[in-house]
Amino acid sequence: MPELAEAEFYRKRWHQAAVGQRVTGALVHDRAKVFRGTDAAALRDALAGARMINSEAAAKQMLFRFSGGLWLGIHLGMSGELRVGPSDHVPHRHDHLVLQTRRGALIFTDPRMFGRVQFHQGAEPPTWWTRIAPSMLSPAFTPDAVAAFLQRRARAPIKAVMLMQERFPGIGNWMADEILWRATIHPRRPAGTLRPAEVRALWRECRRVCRLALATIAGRGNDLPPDLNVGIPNTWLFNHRWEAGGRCPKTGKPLARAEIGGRTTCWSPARQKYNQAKS
DNA sequence: GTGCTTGTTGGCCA
DNA sequence: GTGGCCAACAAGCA
Repeated sequence: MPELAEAEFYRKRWHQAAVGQRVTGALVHDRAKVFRGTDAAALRDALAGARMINSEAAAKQMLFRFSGGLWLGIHLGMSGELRVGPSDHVPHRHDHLVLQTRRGALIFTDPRMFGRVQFHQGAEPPTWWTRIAPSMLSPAFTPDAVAAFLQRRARAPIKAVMLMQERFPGIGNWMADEILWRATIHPRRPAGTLRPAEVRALWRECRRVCRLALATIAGRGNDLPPDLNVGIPNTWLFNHRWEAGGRCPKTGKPLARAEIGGRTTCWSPARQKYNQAKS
């Protein structure tokens, strides 16, 4: 389960393990790049003794609130993961942050260190959290807002535009391809060339993919599987995009792959035509 | 060894 | 100033 839902998956994992629990100690790899711009030692000292109050996920990020006005933000980057281990967990090489509680240890691990840990003290949530664009499931995400954004990025391929977090918070490479495939829009189409009906289809599929992705997570209740990709139907492009000789689940025809907007992109040529249909 | 990989950022250029 | 492109970041995997 990609991106947006990934943050929700890992948020839930830590939340279930430790909400209401007191942090008895914190370990940090304070020279790790994931702490860029953050005082890791101050974070470690402040969190020791604090209690986890609640948490939320937005876009690809998570925010954990602790007693004493402490806010811990985590972005998973490309390879970050949140785990739960035994209370006496000994950090491995890539475990950059470990919060110990009586029930277990909360572990942030990230080999490539494109992820990020942020920290804030205060009564209000930090601006790096509140500045995240409104969810695609919120009323602020309207077809008009999408249309206006596409016009501003008119010459860029739609695939590249879909990755812009300021308008599509939480969409990553997999979700972008999934949405374009459902909306039957070729990923290389310049954003400004989409007709109104196509913009509306794009908007609708953004919301649908978000809802379905999150529902797959929420439907798991309190029993999270170790692999967050469990349970994605084979009717999604997602489960076919990397198969050798992969075929479109709708048309049965071969899928295509190419680099678009700097990212490997998968689409179904039989379904997503570059040349606009006659109107 | 080579060539990929779920993301973001800053620098360059038009 | 704005928009678009691309390399860089770092490590693991096939």
